[in-house]
Amino acid sequence: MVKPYGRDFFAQNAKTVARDLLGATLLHQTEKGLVGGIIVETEAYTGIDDLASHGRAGKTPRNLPMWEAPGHAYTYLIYGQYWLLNVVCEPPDAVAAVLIRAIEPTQGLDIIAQNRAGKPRPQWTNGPGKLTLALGVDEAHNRVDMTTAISRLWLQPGRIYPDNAIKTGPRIGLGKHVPEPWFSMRWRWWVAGHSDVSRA
DNA sequence: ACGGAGATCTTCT
DNA sequence: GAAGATCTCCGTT
Repeated sequence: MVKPYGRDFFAQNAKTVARDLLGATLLHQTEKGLVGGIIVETEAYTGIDDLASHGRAGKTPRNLPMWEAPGHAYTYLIYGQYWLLNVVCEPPDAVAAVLIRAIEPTQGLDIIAQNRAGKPRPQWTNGPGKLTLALGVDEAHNRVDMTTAISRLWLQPGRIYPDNAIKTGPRIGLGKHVPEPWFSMRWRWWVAGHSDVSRA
């Protein structure tokens, strides 16, 4: 059943969206079939004041999707080889987004296994670059509206995780030169003890 | 299980 | 010209 989150859900504060996306279902209608899973790890990047965010220095050709309406996707290539998937949050021009870092595969397991050929199941989607490989998400999805299934890539309610099942910590992979307090802000959320999170 | 290095190339300074 | 919101492989423990 298709019931995407609407614009108002993503218009909330990025930290709220990051928390509430834990348990949400990420789905992609591919040519081979429907693939997706439950989100178990996210990170918030919050506005032009966040010196760890791509939006920090204003508009550039790459980060332009961050100025789209909430609910749009922002995908970009990192280290020359991996696509990462973000969702734009907060009211227009807030320049905030949530990075989807890990999911628990639930739909189209055969297709996912094919996309992750040779890898053991625990390593199918336990990282931001791995899950895009598993689901076939890439530059084609940059700037698409994730509030409608017409885009073939969308988010919808799935499971509910109570607060006592959630943990927070500093974001991963930030360069050492990212200044405080942003380097240490606990803007990463994950499901405690879940085997598909990238790091405990 | 853990740690280090290479891959690979776009983006912004 | 350097760094990057990462992953995989290969070494050692």
